[in-house]
Amino acid sequence: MKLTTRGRYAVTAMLDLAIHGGGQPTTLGDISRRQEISLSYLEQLFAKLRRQNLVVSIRGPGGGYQLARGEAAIYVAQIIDAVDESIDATNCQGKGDCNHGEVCLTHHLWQDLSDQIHNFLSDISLADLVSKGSHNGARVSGLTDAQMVAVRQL
Amino acid sequence: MKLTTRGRYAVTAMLDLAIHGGGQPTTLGDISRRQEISLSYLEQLFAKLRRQNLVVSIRGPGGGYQLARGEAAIYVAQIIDAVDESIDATNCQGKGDCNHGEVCLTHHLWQDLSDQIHNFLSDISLADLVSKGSHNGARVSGLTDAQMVAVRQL
DNA sequence: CAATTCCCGACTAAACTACTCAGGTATTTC
DNA sequence: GAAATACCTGAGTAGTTTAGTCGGGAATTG
Repeated sequence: MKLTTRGRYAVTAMLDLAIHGGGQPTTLGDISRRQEISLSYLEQLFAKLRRQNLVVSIRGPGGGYQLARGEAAIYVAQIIDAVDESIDATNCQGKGDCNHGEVCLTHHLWQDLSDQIHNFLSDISLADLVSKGSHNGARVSGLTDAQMVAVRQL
Repeated sequence: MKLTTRGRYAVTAMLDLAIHGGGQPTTLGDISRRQEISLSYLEQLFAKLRRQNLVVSIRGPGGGYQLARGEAAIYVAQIIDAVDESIDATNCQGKGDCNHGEVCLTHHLWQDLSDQIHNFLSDISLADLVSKGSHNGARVSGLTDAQMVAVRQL
């Protein structure tokens, strides 16, 4: 499990799709404009998302992308896994010098920790995030600029 | 919150310190040999860990590094924060075009998610990981109560 | 003293990020 | 069927990060 800006872009784009989709295909151009992500970069990300069957594409005018299934069935971990090659957690996978326990111990512990983070993100669906957004929605948009900054710094 | 190989190196090194320390200072050379991380790279990481008061250093022969406090009081999130500059989660912090809610929504949701991951890692101490290694047990492999709370907060 | 070990800054190859560019191909509408 | 839309693909690229080297210090011990 790796967590970088690229994963953030992917999750952001998928959230945009969940929020603005509503049964209709959404254009990458629209997402690009709304989220301020370059179109070509989005195309690269969505190529991966499509290969992992997280979105479906519809070509031609009126086309675009749709979530491949309900927002409740798409999890943050899947999105991040789709666009980020996972970290190689061990330096010594097949090597014999790790057999005697000591050296490999911490590698193994990190692997476990990484798995826990993955499990954590596997329990959070797009629907969870969207409902959280709409739940706070009115309140958030009513905040002053200073309050928005304060919220972000939390 | 960012999660890269550099954070893994730091957590690995701190785990090595927790496991092999036992009251005595541990040399970076020892960690370097055991964990197969270059000495100079370790020096850079430990400079940051020391600045964040996660370790203390002892110079001269017989010197080395020790955990600045008990393993139960050092959390994974602190280690990662110490060595990784945090991601700038928003593209549009002070800009006016985010006032109308729509554009900033997903940024805000990502921020929340990032906070949740941070909370998650803030509940896992070095002692948790070490005890997991020695007990090899199911006790820590499940979520703790605090982690369950973090999950439910979404 | 000499050995050990932390400390510090400059430098670097390789990888990655985010992006542009330059073309395609499928589909719909007029 | 021509034009417009929008997905699709691959190549290239400036800037940053990663993980490391190198060369020299400074403090401590025996």
